[in-house]
Amino acid sequence: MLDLAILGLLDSRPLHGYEIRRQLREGLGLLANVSYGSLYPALARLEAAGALEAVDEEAAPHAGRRVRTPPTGSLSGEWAVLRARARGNARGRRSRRVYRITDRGRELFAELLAGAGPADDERSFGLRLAFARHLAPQARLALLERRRAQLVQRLGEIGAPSGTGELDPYARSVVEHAVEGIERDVLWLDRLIAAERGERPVGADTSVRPA
Amino acid sequence: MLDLAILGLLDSRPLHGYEIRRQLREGLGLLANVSYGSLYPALARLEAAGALEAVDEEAAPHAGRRVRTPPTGSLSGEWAVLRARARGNARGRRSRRVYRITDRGRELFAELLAGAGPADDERSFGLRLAFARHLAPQARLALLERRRAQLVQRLGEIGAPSGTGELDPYARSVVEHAVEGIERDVLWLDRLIAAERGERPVGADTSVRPA
DNA sequence: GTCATCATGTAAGCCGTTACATGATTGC
DNA sequence: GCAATCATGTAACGGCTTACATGATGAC
Repeated sequence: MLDLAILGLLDSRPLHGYEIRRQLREGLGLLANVSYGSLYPALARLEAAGALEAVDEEAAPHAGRRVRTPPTGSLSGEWAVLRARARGNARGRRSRRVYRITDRGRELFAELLAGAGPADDERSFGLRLAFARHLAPQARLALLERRRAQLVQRLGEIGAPSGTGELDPYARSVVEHAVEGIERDVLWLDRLIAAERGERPVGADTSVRPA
Repeated sequence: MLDLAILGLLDSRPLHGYEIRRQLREGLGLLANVSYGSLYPALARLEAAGALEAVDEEAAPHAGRRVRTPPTGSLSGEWAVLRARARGNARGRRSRRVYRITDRGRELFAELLAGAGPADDERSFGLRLAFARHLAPQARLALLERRRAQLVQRLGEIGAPSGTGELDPYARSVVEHAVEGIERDVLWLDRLIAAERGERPVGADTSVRPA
């Protein structure tokens, strides 16, 4: 699952580990809090598998270090570049390791996205949907409908026996809140599915075009 | 976390493993899908720690096997009891192991509930809140406010940089949905906190009593 | 010259899963 | 008698966390 996220982010542009983590925190609420203890080994593993490769930073303009308003013009920036060039090997020079996705990585990404993972929980689904632009329309629809079916099934399981009447107020509140959350998710999925079927982009305004 | 759930359920009445799992599936949406592979070892561990003890089924009326409308009167039920008594040791007789919580178990439960676990994620919080009746009012309030603070912080982290404008529609939809979910959670917590401060039960009607 | 932040990594371990293996009970 | 469900367990493994260790860079 982490692999999927990493490959998905790297598909847009080369990044280094630290930056990947920031994007996971800020961008997707899902999978926030991935720790370096899992992120870096994952990167190393993916590189070993040939899915990623380390690149020269010069070759990857978007992944560069965040320059914060150089007070002495651009001089310090150039300095850094010169200092970097002065040393030798592609790694170790400036401590950062910027990764780029390879063709093999894109294959792997497609596999993971299509459903290599057996169970799909909340996180897994959210992640797949976030990268759904890489899926074929039919696969997208299948993803959404599979998730919807799961949620509906869960709703059936929860409310079914004897109601929530016998629980104390706290437990009841938790259950009710959870149920409402799932119902909300189903409505959301319905909107996405409708948009998908209409072959319109998901952001389309639903109040316009009555038929 | 599983331990907390087990002890919490067993605090109400003795249960066997299979039944505990059912209640986790049906009752709390959280922690649904606990597998036997983790549940049974957990029960064994808790028993070894003296937090649980196996009981004679006769001594635990509520934990009895679900009798499904005996067609021949109550005869088959009595049969089962007789057959059970015919054999010897407290375990193995009828394959089920019914557990009861001990005083030590209640201590452990209180510890876990109070916050022995370091990080509190969604699940951990939901579980604690579900058993919040066992907490002192101040601890309850602290739990709710801590969670609220976490969610507000997350909201700040997510929307902050450059907005969601640069994401594709799918990713944007995921992020927006997540943000709305968190906002909804915060409102829910606000209601619970207000109820808690007013020393009213959590289900109290908020539209009445303007001040 | 020191502190915060950026940046990468390792080691130990927890908590849970899947897959497998087994057996009792009951309905038909 | 056979299948479905109830019921308990074991073994192997996976993925992620915490805690630790290290060092570069830049701001003041």
